[in-house]
Amino acid sequence: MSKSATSKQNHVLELLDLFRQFGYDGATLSKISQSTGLGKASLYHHFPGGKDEMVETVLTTLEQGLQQLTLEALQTEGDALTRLQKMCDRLNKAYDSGQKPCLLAALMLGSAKDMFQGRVSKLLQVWIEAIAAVLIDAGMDETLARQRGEDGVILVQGALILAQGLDDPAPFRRIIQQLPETLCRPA
Amino acid sequence: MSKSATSKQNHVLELLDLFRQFGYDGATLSKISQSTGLGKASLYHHFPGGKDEMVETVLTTLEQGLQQLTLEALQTEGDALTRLQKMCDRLNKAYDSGQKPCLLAALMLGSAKDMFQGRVSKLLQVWIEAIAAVLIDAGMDETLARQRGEDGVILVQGALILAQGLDDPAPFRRIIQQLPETLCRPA
DNA sequence: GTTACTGTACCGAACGTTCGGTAGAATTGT
DNA sequence: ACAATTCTACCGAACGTTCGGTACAGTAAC
Repeated sequence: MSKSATSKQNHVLELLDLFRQFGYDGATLSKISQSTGLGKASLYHHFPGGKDEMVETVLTTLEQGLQQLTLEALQTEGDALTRLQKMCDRLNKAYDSGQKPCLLAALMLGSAKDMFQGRVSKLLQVWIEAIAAVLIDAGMDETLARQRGEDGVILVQGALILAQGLDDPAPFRRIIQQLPETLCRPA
Repeated sequence: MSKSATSKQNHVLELLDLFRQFGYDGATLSKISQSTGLGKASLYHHFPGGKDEMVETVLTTLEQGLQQLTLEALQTEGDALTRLQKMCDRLNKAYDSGQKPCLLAALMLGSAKDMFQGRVSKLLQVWIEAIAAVLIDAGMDETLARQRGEDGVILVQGALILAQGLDDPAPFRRIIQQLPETLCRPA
């Protein structure tokens, strides 16, 4: 399936990296062209809608990844701690131990905010609900579980900001490591 | 002292609002000109260093505000809960109940990251230390207190991201309301 | 030979920045 | 006191560059 190093999927991953690090306004077509190795014409062949379509594509990839993660989390055997642990492993990998920003946060700044607010909001809700589902499945009160879902997203996002700002991955690693217990802790 | 509605300090506040909402790349000189009511050339009269100097000025204002907040927090009478409560009130106002993003997070994206990484990092450290100082003063173990300082910043930043992403200030308000107790909670 | 793809050249618009200059307040010389 | 001068704040217009996007000829693949 994955033949060349410059497959479509690879390009989408490079786009993800660009948009999350530079934001919508900062990710210029020149940088995109340089990073993907594609000329402008090729970019507009693959993404006739231009920059907007590139972001949409990346968001779709992210949605699929999140949905897959959600399903896995619920299908995984074991208690809530184990399931959340698995989720944290994936998060740790996705964010490169806190060294890479989150696309969702990046898209909430600048011109992109109004364009993608809806999809970002839904993605966040799905994420929150995924965490809550695990906790509810473990017997937690639904209201508290959803609150803990919010807490999980908040902690991850905040830890990312701090890790970026301090240029030190330690806070992110600590939060990720503590996250399962933090979320399962009784009220 | 403050006579006209278009004083220098007002311009800095408008710059803060622009940079926090659009980021460095998204805050174009056209928008800045429109928001401040000053022509581009006039902007270069007040900030000969251009956009960079504008950000530097805003950062200086923020540093002063944070230092003032820190001093007040330690001088305020009462227990740690009361002090942190006061801090949260100010945060709630500064971030408009979570409806306005944080400049520090905005500056960590795009071209601005490398430019202002140092100052942003120091600002965050001061903030963390300010929280930790209150907790240490209340008898908390120093290591735990500094960890709680990180937690405070992480929770605020994460709540801001979520509030922006969901376009709903509720998560931010909840986190801010719970923050004093969250930070004081024994290990 | 058709289809998929790409490199080159180009476009109008917007970018950050600079220039030349104006109106008025403040300062100076006498 | 009045005129000459300097200073401060501001603006319109333009600079060169880069922006996102397009047109088209050419190549590669099947």
